[in-house]
Amino acid sequence: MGQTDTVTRILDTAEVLFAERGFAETSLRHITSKAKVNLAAVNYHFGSKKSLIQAVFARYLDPFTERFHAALDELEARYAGGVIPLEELLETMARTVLEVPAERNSLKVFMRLLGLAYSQAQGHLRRYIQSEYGSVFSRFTELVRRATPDLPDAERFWRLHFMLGTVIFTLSGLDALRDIAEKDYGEHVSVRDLVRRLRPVVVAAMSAPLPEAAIPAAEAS
Amino acid sequence: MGQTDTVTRILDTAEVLFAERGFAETSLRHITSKAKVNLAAVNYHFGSKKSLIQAVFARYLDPFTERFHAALDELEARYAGGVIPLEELLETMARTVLEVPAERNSLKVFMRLLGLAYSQAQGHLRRYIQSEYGSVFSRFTELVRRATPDLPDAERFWRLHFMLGTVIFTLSGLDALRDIAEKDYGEHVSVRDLVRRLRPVVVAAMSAPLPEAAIPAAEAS
DNA sequence: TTATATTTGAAACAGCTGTTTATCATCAGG
DNA sequence: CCTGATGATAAACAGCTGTTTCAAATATAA
Repeated sequence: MGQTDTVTRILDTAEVLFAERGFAETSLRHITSKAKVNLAAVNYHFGSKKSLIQAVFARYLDPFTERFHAALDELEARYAGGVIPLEELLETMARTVLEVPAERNSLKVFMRLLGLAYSQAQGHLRRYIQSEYGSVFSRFTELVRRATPDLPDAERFWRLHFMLGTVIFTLSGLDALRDIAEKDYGEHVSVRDLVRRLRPVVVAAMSAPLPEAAIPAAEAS
Repeated sequence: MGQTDTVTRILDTAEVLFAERGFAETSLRHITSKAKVNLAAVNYHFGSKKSLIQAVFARYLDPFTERFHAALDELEARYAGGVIPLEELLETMARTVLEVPAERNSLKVFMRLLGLAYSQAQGHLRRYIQSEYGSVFSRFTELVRRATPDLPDAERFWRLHFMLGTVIFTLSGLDALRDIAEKDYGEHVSVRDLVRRLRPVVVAAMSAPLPEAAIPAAEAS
């Protein structure tokens, strides 16, 4: 039982329980007992529950941002100076998202955590993720901007978040949806299947016609 | 201070706090103190915290299902026997969703609650909503099926959930997104604006080309 | 080895959780 | 008036929460 073994076991157990039940609903005692680790170990190694939550995210997001930056570097080099097509950008992001947790075969956990990060109150989490990993997202959106020059900035902003919602919602609730789909359509759906289905939808959504001009609300409607 | 005034004040306060902080993070004491109501009143009138949560949803979903059924009745009558176009179906759903909470100008709360219902663990909530309000959704999807006869059943199932994710994710995280959009693009976004932007995206997503056929995973990839 | 730091362990801490109990006020119908 | 039911109130309940404390164990370095 090495020195950092305790840390790893806490993280491994915590991420699963967090993904299953949320942050507030998961107690440190639940984590430590399931991880067969002393209760005080969490506060000793991580300082607080909040820091533990952030550490769980960092273990996914650190390698993700590293790989994603590298992949974007490679992409920019390949299209030296030119514009990277939207499909390539989306494809690269999808590939990176799939790669990272594959090392611990836990894409489901990763996606569920991302969903929780957005939906749970936990203001500290959103702030932490934004300040720590916001720059990769900015770089990506800037490349998307160049790939979709006809889209007004605000429209692109909203559509990117529409698609973020699609992906996170679907993949974080994947187990429940998969059960229904399997029962109703007798079809087993893998994550790669889902990504395959997502691709044309996302592309179509991003290149949809612009909405009709806003109608200024009448004084008395 | 009438007889059911306490009940209403509990519900009004609870829905706001639940929407802001989630269910587990909102204590009964927080609700009752802010509602200026005795702590025991919750258990007296609702029985338990779980039942209070369900009551909060029922106050939105009961009028919603009633109006939505009525709207679909009217729509089916108008297209007597024929197929209702997809745009009409989406339009009707959007209108009904917007109408219901408008009476208490709290669409944001309504959407946030829906988002929580999906993302929070709270298994009892999903089961409650499914068993109590699942039939409206079934009726709607059946009409969508007739409106999109070329779409394979499984594909339509997934795309509907993609779009559900888009809407719930966007509208439930609306405040945060709106702040960013306003800061970056100096543009104030109303909910009706957002619905206007959503329309072409949803239509395009539902009518996107089918994904390329699945590639059976090679034995050794 | 001894000395020093790092990591575990069991127990206790104060505070908050949902729920229950028992007492009190209010108001209806007889 | 009295009676009985309904609702409000304060207090207590047992249980769980994150965190701290301090002693024991272990590893590291000299």
